Amino acid sequence: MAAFYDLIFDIPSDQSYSYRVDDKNEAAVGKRAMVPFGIGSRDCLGYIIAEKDSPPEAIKIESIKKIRRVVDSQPLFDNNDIDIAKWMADYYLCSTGQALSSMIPSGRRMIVPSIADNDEENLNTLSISDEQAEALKEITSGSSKMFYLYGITGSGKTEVFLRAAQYMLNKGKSVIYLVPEISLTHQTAKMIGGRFGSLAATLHSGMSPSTRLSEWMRIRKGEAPIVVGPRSAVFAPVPNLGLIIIDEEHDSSYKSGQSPRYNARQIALRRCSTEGAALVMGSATPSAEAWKLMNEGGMKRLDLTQRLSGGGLPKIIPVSLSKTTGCLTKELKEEIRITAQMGRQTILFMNRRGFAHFYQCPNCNWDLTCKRCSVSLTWHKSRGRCICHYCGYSEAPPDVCPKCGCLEAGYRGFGTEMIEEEMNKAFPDLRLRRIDADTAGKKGGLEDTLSLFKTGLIDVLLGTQMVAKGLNFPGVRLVGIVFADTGLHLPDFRAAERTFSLIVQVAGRAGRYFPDSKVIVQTLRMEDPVITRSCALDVSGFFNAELKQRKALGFPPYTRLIRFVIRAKDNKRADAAIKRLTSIAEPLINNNADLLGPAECPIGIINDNYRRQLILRGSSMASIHSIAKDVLSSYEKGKDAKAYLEIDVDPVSML
DNA sequence: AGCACGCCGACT
DNA sequence: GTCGGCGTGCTC
Repeated sequence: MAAFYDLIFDIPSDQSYSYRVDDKNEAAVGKRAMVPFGIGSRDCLGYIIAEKDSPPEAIKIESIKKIRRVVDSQPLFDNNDIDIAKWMADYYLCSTGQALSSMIPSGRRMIVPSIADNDEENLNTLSISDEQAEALKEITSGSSKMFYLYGITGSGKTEVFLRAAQYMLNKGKSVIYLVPEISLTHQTAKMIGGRFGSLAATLHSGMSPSTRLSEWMRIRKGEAPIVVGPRSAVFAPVPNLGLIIIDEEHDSSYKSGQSPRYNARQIALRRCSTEGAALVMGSATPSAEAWKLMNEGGMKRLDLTQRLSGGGLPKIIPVSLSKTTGCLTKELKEEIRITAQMGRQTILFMNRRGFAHFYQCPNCNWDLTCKRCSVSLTWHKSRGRCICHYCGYSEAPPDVCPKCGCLEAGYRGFGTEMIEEEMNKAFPDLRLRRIDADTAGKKGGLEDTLSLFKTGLIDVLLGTQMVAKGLNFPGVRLVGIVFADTGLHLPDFRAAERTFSLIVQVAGRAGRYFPDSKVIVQTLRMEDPVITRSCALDVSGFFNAELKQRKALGFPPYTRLIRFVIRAKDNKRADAAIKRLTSIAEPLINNNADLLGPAECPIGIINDNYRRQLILRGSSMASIHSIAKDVLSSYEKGKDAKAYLEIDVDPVSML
């Protein structure tokens, strides 16, 4: 039995540290342990990554400390997981300990998870369409290892995913089924539970750490060969991986928002190639990266063109907002009225909170922004305050413009509350419910509203992002996108792509079951190709133009980016730090790379932190990766006090 | 990261 | 004189 163990920690340093144990030894590779570490030898949690019979020679034997307590009774991770962590550390420029820490659940005690009551294994003998059968045949033929299931909402992607999963399970292999965060996990987990019973495990984000841990252990033991979950489920320790499915591949929640900022798509790609598994992604609106890859033959595209369940494509009608004072055009109101007369339902969709609904003086253009975060404050009428959606700061709005004294200053905006008010005025008889981050937080808010809507006790559902995804209500006839341009103004090279896919996705939810549904897209930019092409559901037209543009401007997927963000409470410190960072990076630039910036981040201040960015751009990841590593190691040598550097490899949001 | 050690300026 | 800022280095 080994007497010495190497541990790593969730700290920026990549070094491992040796510890010893006495006879009653529970330590093992893959377990976590509390050990004295650092000055003062306080107890820290470490990950045991190697065992040794003899002590390391480089260090004095008497300075080797004892493991205080082994946390886990069974190993949480194995050498394969350590390999993934090492690869992640290298790719995302963090330490192996930080990578490992983001991979594995953090629970302490194991509890028995309440497995959903799905014992009836529904083998589903329903027939599938020719297209579905063809796609399934391709996937199971093993001719290729990477597939993209491209098809509109309702074309039966899920059924193909499930059958491909079934095929792998039959062959004794495991499957990971990734879904975007929030609402979709539940729904998909339920369906998969229904089909695969206790063979399925779920790892959703709302689970307590201890429940996650016990699901994790069940997966490791091979008791649950099919795993459903969001981003982090890509690390599920399934034995004998056969297939990873990425549903709604374009969704930005596959990219982690915290360090290490990994992309589950990237991890999936790597796992599939090292573990010999197949990868199947799917969406009605692929990401630009995926679109390019499948057009160049790097990935096999499988088309699903027909809508099942009788629904046709909805009529998508762009309507100009420019001659409307409020936020509801004549056309939209008329359709709402008709829909209500038919006894059907309406969804009003408001994309992106906060950006659309701001205080502005019509005379001098003075606007009300957060003093800490520099973004526009959102007016919340019910609370009578303007609120910052980054830090929560709020203030009462001024009666007159503080700059020019103009009395007309007010809210030209399209917030959900304003729409709610206008709707109540125009349609006092209709039962309206609003869903947004405010109402969803309250107990029963979201679930309650959705079930009321489903049973037809609500006529109009009004909401933000949350209503866009995963909702398919048969009673819906009309979807109104209140202000489609919102996202187009964002200073992000993916703004067009996001807006396009949002409109197409929202439209896809409509008319899933009935042929007479309509989508009204309200906009101030009737001629904008993003609007016209999304309303025509012209995906290839959009991407042809968009990719041409990206190529011309030198943006992904034609280049790769690594983004450095400096944040500091003090503006001068932030400046000094970004200056030093830039002076380190500049001499390292070569023919295959360049720098964008340094500049203030588009959201210049978040939570009292001043933010600066420097973007390293190159023709390939390899070309900028080595530069970034050199930049990082030089930068770390002379630290700027109270200035923090964050690195984002393949950034998805540039705000 | 987190913390102590050690070195310079400006304050009771 | 010393309090405190922050640069430097280390953690088995």
